[in-house]
Amino acid sequence: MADDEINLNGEVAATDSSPRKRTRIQIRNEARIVRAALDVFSSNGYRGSTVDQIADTAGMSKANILYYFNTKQDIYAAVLARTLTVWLDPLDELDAGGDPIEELWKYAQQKLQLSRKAPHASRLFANEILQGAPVVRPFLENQLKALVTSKCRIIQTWIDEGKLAPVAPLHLIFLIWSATQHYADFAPQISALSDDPEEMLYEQAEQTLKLILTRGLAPE
Amino acid sequence: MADDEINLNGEVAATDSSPRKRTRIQIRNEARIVRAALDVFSSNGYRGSTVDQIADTAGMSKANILYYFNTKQDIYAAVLARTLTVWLDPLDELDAGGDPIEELWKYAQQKLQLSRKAPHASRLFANEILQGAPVVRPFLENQLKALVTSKCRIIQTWIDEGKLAPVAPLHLIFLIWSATQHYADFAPQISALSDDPEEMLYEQAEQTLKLILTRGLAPE
DNA sequence: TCGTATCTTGACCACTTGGTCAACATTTTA
DNA sequence: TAAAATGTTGACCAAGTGGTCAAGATACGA
Repeated sequence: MADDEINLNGEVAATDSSPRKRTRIQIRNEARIVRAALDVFSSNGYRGSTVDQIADTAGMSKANILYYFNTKQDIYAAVLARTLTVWLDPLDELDAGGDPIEELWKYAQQKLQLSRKAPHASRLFANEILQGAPVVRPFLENQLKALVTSKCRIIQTWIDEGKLAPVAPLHLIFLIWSATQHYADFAPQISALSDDPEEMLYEQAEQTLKLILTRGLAPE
Repeated sequence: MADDEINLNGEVAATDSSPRKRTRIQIRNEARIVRAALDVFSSNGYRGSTVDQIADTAGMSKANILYYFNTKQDIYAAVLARTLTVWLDPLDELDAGGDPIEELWKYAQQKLQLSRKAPHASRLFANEILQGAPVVRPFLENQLKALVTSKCRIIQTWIDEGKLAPVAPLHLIFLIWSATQHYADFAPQISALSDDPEEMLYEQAEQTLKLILTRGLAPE
């Protein structure tokens, strides 16, 4: 119950105004821990993960882990912080000057590739949101909302100019997010339903998504 | 680690060949427990939930809960079993005789409504898959795969007859699943990004999804 | 090379949690 | 109504978990 109050900024602040500069060993070990923690958290969720698991995965003792990050929550916040930007970056590139459908498809394509190459990040994020977004909610409400709102304005402009079918911009973004992240988040289900190798799976996913999006978004 | 080996059939078998018939109290309490457990499991995941929480939610003592279900895993399996059918039923209605786009949209619409009215079920399922589908994997590989395969065949026929855009049937289903379940599974993110009331949200979601699907799936 | 700061860990603790059990309460059956 | 079956629970236990700490190991600047 008290697990809910975690703050993303604890870690961020440390990189900013840390009084003493970070040792070589410190940098190496913190990176190692965060990498291991991403593995563990993304496949077990926050509560399902133990510091011991992270320690094992990272190849160090539990006590040593807790030397670099005071609490389990701190580790979690650090992993989330370092993952969020990578995960949400592509949206930033959506260019008001480009061809609408091309731009949107490019974005969807990038997200699909990210789903394939960084499924851990996707699952970490999915787990966090599913549990009510206790840690990232402030981030969602501030930075992400600002970004999404500005991109929605671009999409709306495209629609107003008749370059795009009259969809609700926000829900178009949701559609792209869900359709692409699905391949990372629901991987066990997907592999249970298909015998095709990953290669072919993503190829077909891309073709289908491209066809539906480009046709579905065409104006008139 | 040993949590992974749970079996969905434990509960199912009990309803079949139970040696002694079920008492009134038994039926009432088991239903009460399952209802409470759906609440708890869907919002905390399996490992994040405690039997105590379920007991509190159900309004009975922990010991009494463990009297009706021997283990936490049994409760989980029971909840999952009773939720799965409801969650996956609509696909069964996809009719080879109907109009392809109409049928597919009807299915998507039903899933979207289910997402709204039974978000707990969606999140329970999402949690389970995210953790690697330890319990439902056999179900996915057998019953669900059979159902999905047969429906894919229908969709492929529609495509071959030129009544539908040439998409990969399986991935079309994935798209419908992801786009609709997204509204239940990622609710915190959605409400963080939109100020609109639920009512309007689902209205816009439906319109956008309908537009993109009907246009995107139109043949030629 | 020496002394200081940083790093590492086994042992330990408090607390949570799944599950048991004996004793007691209620319902059902004859 | 009395015995048998079923239902209910507080007290308890063992295992697992997050986190502490003192003591030792290692790196590093002068």
